[in-house]
Amino acid sequence: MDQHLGLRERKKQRTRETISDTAIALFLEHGFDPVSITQVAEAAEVSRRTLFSYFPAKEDLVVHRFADHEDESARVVRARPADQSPLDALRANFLDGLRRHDPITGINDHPEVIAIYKLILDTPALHARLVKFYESSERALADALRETADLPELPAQLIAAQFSAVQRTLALDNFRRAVAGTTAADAYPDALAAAELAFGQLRDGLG
Amino acid sequence: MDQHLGLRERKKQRTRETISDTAIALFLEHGFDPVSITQVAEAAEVSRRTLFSYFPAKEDLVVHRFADHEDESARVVRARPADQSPLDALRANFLDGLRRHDPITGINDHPEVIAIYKLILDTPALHARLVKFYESSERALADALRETADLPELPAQLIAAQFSAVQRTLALDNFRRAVAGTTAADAYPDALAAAELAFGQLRDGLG
DNA sequence: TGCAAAAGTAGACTGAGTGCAATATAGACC
DNA sequence: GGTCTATATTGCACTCAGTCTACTTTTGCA
Repeated sequence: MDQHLGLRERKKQRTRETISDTAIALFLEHGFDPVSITQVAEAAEVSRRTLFSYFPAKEDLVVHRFADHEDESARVVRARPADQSPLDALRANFLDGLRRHDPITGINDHPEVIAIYKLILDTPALHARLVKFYESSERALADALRETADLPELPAQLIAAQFSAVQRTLALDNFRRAVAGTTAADAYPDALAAAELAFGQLRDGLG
Repeated sequence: MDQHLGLRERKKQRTRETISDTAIALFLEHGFDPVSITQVAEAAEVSRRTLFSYFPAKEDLVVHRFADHEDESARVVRARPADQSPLDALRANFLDGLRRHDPITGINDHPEVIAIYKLILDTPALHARLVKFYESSERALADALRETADLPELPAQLIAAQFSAVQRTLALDNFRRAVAGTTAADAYPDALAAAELAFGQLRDGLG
């Protein structure tokens, strides 16, 4: 990734990491709300103003890792083989994420990742920020569906909304299990079955 | 409703209305963000502190009308006849809302209601608040499904999430048409067809 | 080495939301 | 009527997130 970004870029990258890591450590120790931006800035040894130039809002200090996946679903739909339906492509990508223990699926064993899950589940503001991420992702997906599957506006939006709802519900369910102490290996079969169920419902309906 | 609530209660009711109406009028004239809580309080002739005792957050000055419907879906599922599936009950209730021009469906002709739609669509903070409302509604619905349809946790959550996604998508689509100037009578057939399509997809699947 | 661009800093400012202590008022009871 | 209590309302000071501006430092490159 960052083989040759120049000193400036590498330093920025490191500063960004430092700020986020420092923030998460503080939030884990004292909770999200009680820790102020000023405290985070002091602990990370940057000015408040600099902190805000890296992370536009306090919530982003925690959730930015997820925000990076904002366009993933849209990309997957655009990049799918010609003979694959959008829903199959999305399903395959989600199952692949589970298999790879992608943090975004909620199946993961890294203590820091689990700590972030816990923080999100325990903090309404962070939960809200995560929902906002799913919303952006949904909007991008709807656009991709309109363009590549030649769907009218509303049907594209409906499909995107339903997929997004399923993805969010599955991930948050996995978050809860991980926070409760279930290891990724133990949670995986259940998570897989849940995903199969959910995508089955999407394809074949609830009736 | 308020036949005999005592002077105190009636006065509170009136104050609440006055504050909200004043706020919406100001927001419509100048936009949501540029108008401060202090300005609203002054215009409504109450103290800032009193305003916050009626509405816990600035966004609620606009969205509280929707927040009142927070438990509607859950109620509908609990009150359904024994021979009706949850999804049928929810579908019937939504279609009934369209027919009644219930503001929450986005099919409505009152200028003030349409103005609120516009405000919500134009203001990210209000849109976010509306999404939060759908989330609470979804959680309540999931509980109702667990309890009355005897579903396990995750399936109940999945159904609630999918219904909620559909309901939100349909309503926002109707909001957009209303704001664009389509009358309720003109929008109704399309909205009805869209709802039938969406609930059909929910029942029979996207595949 | 020198210089322009980018990154970082300091500090004042706005505006939402809260805590607290003092005042006003509705309604019940005598 | 008058008095008492619970509840509404108020003013004021406070915290904290996020922004603006003007200034300094660092970096990459010539």
